[in-house]
Amino acid sequence: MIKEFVLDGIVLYEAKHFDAKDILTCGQVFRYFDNGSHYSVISLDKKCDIVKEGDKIRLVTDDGEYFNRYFDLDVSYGAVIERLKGLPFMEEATENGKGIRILKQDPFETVVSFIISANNHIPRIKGIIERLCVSLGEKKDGYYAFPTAERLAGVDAKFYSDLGAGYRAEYLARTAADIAGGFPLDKINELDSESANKKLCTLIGVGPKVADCILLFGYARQDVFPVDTWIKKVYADIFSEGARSPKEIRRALIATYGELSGYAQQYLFYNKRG
DNA sequence: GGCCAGGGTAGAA
DNA sequence: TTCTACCATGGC
Repeated sequence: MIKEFVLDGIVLYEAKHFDAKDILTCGQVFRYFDNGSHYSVISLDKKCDIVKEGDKIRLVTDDGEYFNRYFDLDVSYGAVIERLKGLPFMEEATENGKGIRILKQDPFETVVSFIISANNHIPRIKGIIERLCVSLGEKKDGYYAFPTAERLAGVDAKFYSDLGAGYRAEYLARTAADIAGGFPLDKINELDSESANKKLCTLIGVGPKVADCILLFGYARQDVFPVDTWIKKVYADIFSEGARSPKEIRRALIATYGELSGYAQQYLFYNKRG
């Protein structure tokens, strides 16, 4: 892939491993929109339009450096896939999702988003988060920014309940207050992934799976393996057995995919869920 | 109309 | 430490 910074963003050439649909619909992010002709994605207070122009892809944004990092453009996914091939199910999964990239998202936005994701459908998750941004986020040109922790801490559980958050309303209110009150999200990177997972689990509404999602999508950790209902199905496919605990499944899958677990997990999730 | 979702919490065993 | 009941909501 060849990358060129231009005035209105970034242009990608020969981008075999960059596909907007693969990246945005593989369950790692919820603030994206299919505009028919192109996709848009919002991260914090920044927006990026992903426009196909023949064999080129134009990332239209006023902050190219931010989205260069966000889309993980300095990592060769061709090299990642080469390393993954040969491991169980990776031949098919990396071909089916060859345009996937793992986004480097904002940790706070990731915490809030994945608290909402728990035991929930992706279309509904998208809706709750969007209503959250419209009601509490700063208004920008044609969209709304993700609200700050202070803004989220300024409303009560009933507010989140009225947004349709269900029983996660209490979790959101308490965790927003915790983070606005000084919970050290900025020090998570000083911890190894197991310790970081435990630390994140002290947030109300964050359990082992959500903590792994936060580490993978918000802190770019690859040595984690979020186990949800889809990964349980994948596990049954790979090992021909089911009904083991998420903890055991996680350990077995990390043993299989090692330091590439995060990548493998995402290809497997996308391949299974479709 | 029932099933299920990128699960977590609190309490019991 | 691990197991269980319970949880709100709405897309399908």
